Amino acid sequence: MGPTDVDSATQSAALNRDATRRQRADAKRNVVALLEAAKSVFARTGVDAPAKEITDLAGVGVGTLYRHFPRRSDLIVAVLQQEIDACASAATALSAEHAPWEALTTWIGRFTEFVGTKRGLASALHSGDPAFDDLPRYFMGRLEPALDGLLGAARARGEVRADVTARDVLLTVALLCQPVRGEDPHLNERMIRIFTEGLRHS
Amino acid sequence: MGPTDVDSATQSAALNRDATRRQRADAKRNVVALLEAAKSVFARTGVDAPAKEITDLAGVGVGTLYRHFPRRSDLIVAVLQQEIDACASAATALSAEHAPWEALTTWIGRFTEFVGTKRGLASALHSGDPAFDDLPRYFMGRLEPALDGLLGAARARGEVRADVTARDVLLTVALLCQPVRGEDPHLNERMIRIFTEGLRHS
DNA sequence: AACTATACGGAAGGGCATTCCGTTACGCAA
DNA sequence: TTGCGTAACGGAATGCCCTTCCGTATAGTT
Repeated sequence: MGPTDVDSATQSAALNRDATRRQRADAKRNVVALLEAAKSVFARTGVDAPAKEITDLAGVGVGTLYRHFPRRSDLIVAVLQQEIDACASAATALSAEHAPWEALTTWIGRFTEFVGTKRGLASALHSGDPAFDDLPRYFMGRLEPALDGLLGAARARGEVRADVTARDVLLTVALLCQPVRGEDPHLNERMIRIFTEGLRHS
Repeated sequence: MGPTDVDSATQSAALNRDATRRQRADAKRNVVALLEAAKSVFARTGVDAPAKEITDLAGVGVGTLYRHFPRRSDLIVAVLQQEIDACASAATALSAEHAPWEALTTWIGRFTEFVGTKRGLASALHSGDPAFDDLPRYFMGRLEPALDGLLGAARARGEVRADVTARDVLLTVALLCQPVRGEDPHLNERMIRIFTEGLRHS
């Protein structure tokens, strides 16, 4: 997978344009500048940072931002795509190298770290705001099958209760990743570990 | 406890005024109208509904709202106080009537129902917005001791792992109560049940 | 009835999201 | 290389909402 493969995977209007129409060079430049700026701002301020902060850093007008990324989720998905994909493919690697239960818990740990370090991502995933609509779709589309493999293997060994789906686990962990003000940052990891314990066949 | 006891428990600036100063009758009327309106609007739109929606329903100006309830959390706390208190006192009742583990799980179920049916309450509790600051304070102040009793009893019997505090459980369940758009509403209950399983001594 | 502290209402000011359209400049064709 | 058609730009304009402020109204007292 080369870096240009990103285009084939994205659902964003900004990156995979209809090949029959031309795409101007300045437009492409601006999209890249916006993605870089957004990445930096998301890390500092969170995924619901003011739009102007991003456009200023990218050196473009707000109109340009909205043309390429009409909804906030388009921008987030584009920024996080590679990381989401990496997280998804880690699942197959882990299941090849470890026993089912260990692969599962390790992957959950990796997923936790990913979601937890993106400020506001967890709440954006659950916000209900239409501006974020496509985010859960892409997120689930990639990660649900990945986790499903891990979960299935562990379930086949009777190490995981049968009434739990990959979707359940994904949603729960995403919920539990939300940082709580004034609390120990490790709280979330501990909560997730306890939940994971509850997953064991009982 | 009569209905007027609400006054003695509230921390809101609106209800327990300094007794040495007089409180005008129209002011009291407006506070009541606002509380009723807020209760209704919170149920329909959620706890972060536009202020004007509340003031219109109450038939007062926005200034009046902000004078009595400077921060949004003041209003929420005032509206939910009775329910929070009821939830807290249910803990002692349950621990008297049931075995520790059953009392604990039953109470968590009751707490889940309470938080889950208040739109946006769960996210307000974790929002980090200063406007909601007093809400977690009151919430925790009442519920942490209540749950701590239940948890201690179960822990004494070795039915609950020792490294979990009441605060942990409260925060976690509050997180897990957040409704997820487009998902089975029972998802949250199931997630919480799994988490609760993880609480067992292992 | 007059007075005063209390409380009211909504206009004003500010921030941010989103749209709209006159202007700019890219890339193709001649 | 020049000129044209159009993709794309930028930011002013609009609208929503929060929050403050102050001139006005009135409850309660004397």
